[in-house]
Amino acid sequence: MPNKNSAPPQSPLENFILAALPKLDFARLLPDLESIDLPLGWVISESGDHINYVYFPVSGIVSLIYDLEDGSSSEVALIGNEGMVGISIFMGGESMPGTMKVQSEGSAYRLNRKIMKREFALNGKLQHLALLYTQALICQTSQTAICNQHHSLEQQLCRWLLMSIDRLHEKRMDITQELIATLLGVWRESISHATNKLESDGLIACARGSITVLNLHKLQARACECYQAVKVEYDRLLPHPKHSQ
Amino acid sequence: MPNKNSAPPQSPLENFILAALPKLDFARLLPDLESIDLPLGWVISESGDHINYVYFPVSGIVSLIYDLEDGSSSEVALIGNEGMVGISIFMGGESMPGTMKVQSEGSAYRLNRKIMKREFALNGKLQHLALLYTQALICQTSQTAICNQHHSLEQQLCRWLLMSIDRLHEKRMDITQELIATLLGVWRESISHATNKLESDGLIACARGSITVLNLHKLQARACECYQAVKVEYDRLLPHPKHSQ
DNA sequence: CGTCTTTTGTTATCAGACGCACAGACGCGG
DNA sequence: CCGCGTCTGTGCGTCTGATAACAAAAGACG
Repeated sequence: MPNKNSAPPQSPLENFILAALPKLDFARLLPDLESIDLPLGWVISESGDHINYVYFPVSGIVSLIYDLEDGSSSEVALIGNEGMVGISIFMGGESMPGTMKVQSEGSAYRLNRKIMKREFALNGKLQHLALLYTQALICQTSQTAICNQHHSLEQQLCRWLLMSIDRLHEKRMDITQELIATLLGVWRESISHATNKLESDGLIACARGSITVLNLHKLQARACECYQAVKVEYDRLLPHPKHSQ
Repeated sequence: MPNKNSAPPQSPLENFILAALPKLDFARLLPDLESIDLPLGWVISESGDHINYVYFPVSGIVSLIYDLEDGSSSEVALIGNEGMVGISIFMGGESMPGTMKVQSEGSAYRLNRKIMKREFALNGKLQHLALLYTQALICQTSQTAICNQHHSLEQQLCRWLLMSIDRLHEKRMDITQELIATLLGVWRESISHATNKLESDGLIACARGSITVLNLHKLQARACECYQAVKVEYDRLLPHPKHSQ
């Protein structure tokens, strides 16, 4: 379990869902919002775990990963400060298949299960936002499904890079090619091959354990339509305060 | 728009969600439940359509299909009488990407958008069931995503056949290999190749425009784990009255 | 500065599925 | 029973990515 409150604290309002709450609702929740670190690699919950908190990231990225019996896996959704982790609490299942893993360190605020359920039952803005976010999540996993079926590894990689920098709010990410391969469910050597091509074309710069996007526009052109499709639906459904873009 | 009430009418209680409602709730909804045919190929809603009804199938199969710009497509979820079509009504988005298409004819009961929203807001059993079903749907699309990434065409075909007969409640389905290929997002010739192998191994029998499952047990062994994984989660989350399996 | 670990790059082979061309087979309508 | 359209089977070249074995480079650390 990670320490609480070690990094410079960010406001809960950095999370788009919390920020979109009416002032009264937010004020009522504030005393129960507990700040917590999201250290790299932390497994927030594993398949079938009875989860006790809903997490509202304010920075970093959490991945929803499905595992197979043979040890391979694939990321089916990326969650940043636009969303939340632990939807099974208000959806009623109490647990979900799949692993919630911190893929890029950051921090979050979390809300106790009971309090979340109480708030959700009020039929207020939080319920509305939580359900809208869940619908957006369905869109993301669905698009991932068809993308995995039809698009090349390079296209998928471009999509993944774009989705990641959208959630990191910066162009450089600290991640090994090995980990990207795990998340995309492909071979490490294939990622190496793809990053080399992208690098020699000047779209990205690779270093040990980090990738920097140099030309966002060209990267979008190289990615499949899935990136844009999901982004459009997220923009339609979800609130995007100030630095929306 | 299909005709209403032409086939021999089935009870709304054939839909597992409606059947799981408390008697009082069901009685209140009954006058507003409108019987409607689901003819083969009918597109209930297309990407972005503002949908006006929630459909509760009592027979047949509805597919959630995502399309790509190049004309290819993939089915990301199968919906039968265990579920419902039109979740965006209560999730708040009012519309969704993806096409809802009748893949196997049957019939359904539908509920007007306003009435569904009113009932959902009561925080009663219908809300609970609708959200649980939505969570199950997320599981299905997620598993589809990883399945598309990792498993062979034959494994995916077996999974699809099994999921279809589960929803049809019979071993024979009327469908062309061409259509299966479209749904799985693969080549028609590849499906032909796979069905031939399965047929020569005695698992299925193929005829023009129909496939019959002969050996369910062997077919399960040949399918990937994804079929079982989704089934387990559906059984955990959803009600399954009487003829549950 | 040299060793050790981690990460990344290179190459070759192989399997699955695409993509195309075409042949055959079934069944419906006349 | 014949013709035609639809559906299905087959073969083969091509391409992507899996698989494996290995080389090189970049930091970490003493």
